[in-house]
Amino acid sequence: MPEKKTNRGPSAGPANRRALIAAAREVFAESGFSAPLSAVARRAGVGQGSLYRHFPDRIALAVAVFDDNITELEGLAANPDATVSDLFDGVTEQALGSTALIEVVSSDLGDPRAEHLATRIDAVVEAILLRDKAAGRIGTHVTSADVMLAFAMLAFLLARTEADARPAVASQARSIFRGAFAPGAASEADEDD
Amino acid sequence: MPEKKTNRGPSAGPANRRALIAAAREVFAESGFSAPLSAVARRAGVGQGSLYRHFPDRIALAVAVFDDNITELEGLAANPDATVSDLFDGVTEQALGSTALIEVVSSDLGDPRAEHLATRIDAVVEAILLRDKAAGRIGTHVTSADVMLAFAMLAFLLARTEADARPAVASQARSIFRGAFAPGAASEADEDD
Amino acid sequence: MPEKKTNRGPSAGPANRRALIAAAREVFAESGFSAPLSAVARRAGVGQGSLYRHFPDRIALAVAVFDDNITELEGLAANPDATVSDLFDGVTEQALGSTALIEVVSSDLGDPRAEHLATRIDAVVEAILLRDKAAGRIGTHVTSADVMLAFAMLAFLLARTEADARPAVASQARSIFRGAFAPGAASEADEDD
Amino acid sequence: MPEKKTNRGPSAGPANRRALIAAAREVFAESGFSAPLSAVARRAGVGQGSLYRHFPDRIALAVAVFDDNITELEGLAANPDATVSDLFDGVTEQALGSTALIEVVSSDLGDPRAEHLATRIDAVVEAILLRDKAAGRIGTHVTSADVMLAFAMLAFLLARTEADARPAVASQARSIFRGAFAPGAASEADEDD
DNA sequence: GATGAATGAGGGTTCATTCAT
DNA sequence: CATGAATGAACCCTCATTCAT
Repeated sequence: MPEKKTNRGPSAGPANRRALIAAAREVFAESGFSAPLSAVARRAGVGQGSLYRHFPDRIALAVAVFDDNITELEGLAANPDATVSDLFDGVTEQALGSTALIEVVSSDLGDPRAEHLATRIDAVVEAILLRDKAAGRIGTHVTSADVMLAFAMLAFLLARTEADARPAVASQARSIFRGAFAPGAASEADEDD
Repeated sequence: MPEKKTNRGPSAGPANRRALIAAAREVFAESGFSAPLSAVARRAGVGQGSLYRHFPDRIALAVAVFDDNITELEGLAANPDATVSDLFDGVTEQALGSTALIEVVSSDLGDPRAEHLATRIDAVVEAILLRDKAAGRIGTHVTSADVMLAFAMLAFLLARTEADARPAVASQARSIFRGAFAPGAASEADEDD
Repeated sequence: MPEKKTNRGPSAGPANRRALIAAAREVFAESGFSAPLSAVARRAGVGQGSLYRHFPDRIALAVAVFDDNITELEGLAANPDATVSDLFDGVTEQALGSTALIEVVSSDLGDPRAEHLATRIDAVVEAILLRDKAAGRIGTHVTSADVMLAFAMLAFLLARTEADARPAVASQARSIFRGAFAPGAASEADEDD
Repeated sequence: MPEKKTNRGPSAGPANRRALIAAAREVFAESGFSAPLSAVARRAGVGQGSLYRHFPDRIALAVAVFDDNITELEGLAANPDATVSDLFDGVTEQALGSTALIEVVSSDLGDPRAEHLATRIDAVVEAILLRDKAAGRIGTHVTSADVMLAFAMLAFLLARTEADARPAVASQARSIFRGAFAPGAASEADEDD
């Protein structure tokens, strides 16, 4: 028997890996970040053991999903015409599809693996933000940390919003942030608690 | 021994009830909204059966915790000098102490019991917002829905933030919202996707 | 205050006792013999503690219910015209109303308290059976143990039958036993395992 | 060590399945149909999770046990010399070993899975009954429903009888039914209540 | 004597994780 | 290297039973 069904040999690795990431993106989006991992394996058409081989825990899986998303955003940064507003578009889109991402990068998981990803996003934001400030599209008082925090809030918000309501909620939230980051906006005379 | 531990008799009711709410506030804050209810019972020094008697499910418990918080905010609204900024203070403080609140009022739980609470917050926000607009402290473009959404984002954010980092994160987030809601802020000519 | 609501004084005893027996009869009939005892207390309008004072456990309660039923059957035996068929009627009626009775008298609970009741039924059956045999209404091969066993089977059967189907099932079962106990019926040439 | 205890791997399936059925038969017989399922798992030497994997609920387990029994009875029907009396032997034997069977087929569980089994028994009874009537071993007034009802009563009776007393009780009950089903027996001119 | 809140053990179920095949 | 059955801990919930009032 030159070909077994249950064992694709050494090269199945990458294919399974990718299937798992795709499945995780979908399952997390549908059932939340704490969905059973067995559901991910099932959706990927893969045994649970394989899932664990590739991703020893839930965080590892989420990091992999997130990695994909950041690569997308980095593509955006490479485009000299991209703006912070485009970044919001990208993040919103991603969050609409897979709202669990930020749960990983967010500090509360505190997983060291997430920090690396945070650095990469930061680089993207920093680059685009500089251009936007120079072009007068964004107030000079805005820091990249502000933008990151806005991203996080947007993502958390969408994660806790029913799928139906997400587009409207996303739109409203972005409108608020646009006001906050606009060139003329306040924050000049700010001191806070 | 003037005090036994095992059975306080029928009149312990209110005391246990309050102990459970307090314990829930703490446990939810520490371990998130999906913390084991048994942990709440343990912290309250009460059997699991008693917890169940008082609060037949997790939502009922959360609603009770939340009810307390709203009553506090309503107290704020009664003060004629209170501003939206004070509301943010109140929400921030509460969120710092019991970050699970908004998870209940937020639509994604969709429990009818939460709607009642949402209405009460809305009334508080509406009342204070009107005064702030009249006094020129808040831009006329801001709706109570905007403020509510900001509250939700703030709460979700803090819910996912390590306890140590919360004060700093809260301060930064509030600064963003202050910019967004300031009288001169943009958003006038805005409509979004 | 000559009259409190929560404490009827020393004479409430018998009244509560009777209320509990009546409630138990109903609850057992509706929800089966393993219904929560708290449901019995609730239906009787009595605290759980009172239930336990009067009937320290489930068996004690069931025995009390059964006692009532036997008293009824004893009334039958006192009537010189009563036949075994009337007994079947009585048992069927009782079983239709409170199918849990036999579960107590039946050996599998093995409670000594049940034996006393069994003796009383036995006396009733014995008396009527003698008369029926003399009158040629029942075959001479039939023993009171046979009749008792038939009662038990009838009761167990009805206990496991949906309420809707009980009358039809009872009728069919009784028809079988009538055949078995008829004067000409076999069993003469019997030898069994 | 050629044999470890903790994990037999994917091929253990059928073995565990059979162990669970056997354990269920024993546990149900000893402790009744509502015995803890954990006891079944323990007796089978299997984790609770495995029990659940094979039999998602109590009914599924009971159906599996029952299925075995019916297959045995069907074997009987295949033998051209088999009589209703042999069927009683078979049922008695099975009930002595696993008294919970009929609780499943009995209408009060009303589970669709049980209906299928009821149909199979009915076929067995019908086939043998026809032969017995033709041979004059059973009265023509007896229907297969009567026989089924007798089976049910026998099984319920044994289910509620202490193990020690079962053989004697079974013998007595069968003697009663033999009388009822004998060729000359009454019931011809009968209709009831 | 009566009350009913409190207790806490235990049942069913789910799921992350392991490991023989 | 892939599989998926097996595991067992942990959750929620339900009651029988106790006991301060």
